[in-house]
Amino acid sequence: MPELPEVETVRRGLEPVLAGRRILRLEARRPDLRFPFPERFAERLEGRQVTALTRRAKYLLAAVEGGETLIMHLGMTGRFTIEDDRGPAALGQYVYGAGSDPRHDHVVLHLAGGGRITYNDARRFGFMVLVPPGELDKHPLMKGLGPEPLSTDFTAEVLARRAAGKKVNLKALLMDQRVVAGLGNIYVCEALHRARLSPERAASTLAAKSGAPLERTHALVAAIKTVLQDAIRAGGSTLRDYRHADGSSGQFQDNFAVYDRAGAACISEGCKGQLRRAVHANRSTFYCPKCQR
DNA sequence: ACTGTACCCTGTAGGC
DNA sequence: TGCCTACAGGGTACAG
Repeated sequence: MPELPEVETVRRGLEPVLAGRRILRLEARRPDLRFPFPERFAERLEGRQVTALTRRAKYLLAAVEGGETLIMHLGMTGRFTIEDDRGPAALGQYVYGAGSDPRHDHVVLHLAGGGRITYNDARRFGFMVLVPPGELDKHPLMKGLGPEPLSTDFTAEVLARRAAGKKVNLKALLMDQRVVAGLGNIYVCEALHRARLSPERAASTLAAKSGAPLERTHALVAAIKTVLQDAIRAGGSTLRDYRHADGSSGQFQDNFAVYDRAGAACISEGCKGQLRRAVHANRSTFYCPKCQR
């Protein structure tokens, strides 16, 4: 489900409820999601305070008292619901999905002072991992990640270096979390369209010939940053089952230029090409064959 | 070291 | 109505 803007929206919704609160009881209603739950999962979290909730790529990171970090990934259909003892909306904050099925409520965090946070995930592609103190940076899930696209670490020079000599096309390049962390199918399509670059262009052609300016790469990096910022500002995208922190929908799906718009006309200035859907690595790619080169 | 494909799981939409 | 297929904001384990 969620890419960087959706995960960031979820983080902003959960943070005021979770950060600074103590976990009274952790209820895992099955042995696993995508992976088995951590050893002694409940025991290691119960009685501890969550000191901060941050995000890295598409991961939520809950730092807990004692130095452990709970890494949470939402997979495709993961979502959190916040409730207090009066019901889901009573806190005025919740992250919920239309048609969410209680059979898929897999983890419940009961918070000291009342209230609980429930993780629901129909497809169970999400997972939770508990990392011992001091081991977060070297954890396999973290250490291979590329730069945060909205940070100053992510520049045209950095992207060009990572693209150099690669045979993959730009779609695959940007989907690779080792190259840049947090993009997914929607925002890769949207960023490539904004930069007017074809998803099928070879990554190796992104880096200009030696010495020449990195025009295309600059355009692409700028497109990635602006599309993510715009999407975060809109509260992410709502398709099918995603909702954000105050229960309303994200709005960015109304601003898709290409995603899920095959057959429609390209909205680029003076283009009017017909948008196309192609399949790469079993995932849909949407683009305009006329203005994206 | 890279690159591409199959697969994990459930729900839903659309064709017949 | 039902049945079947294709597809879905993700990542990983392989085979070549």
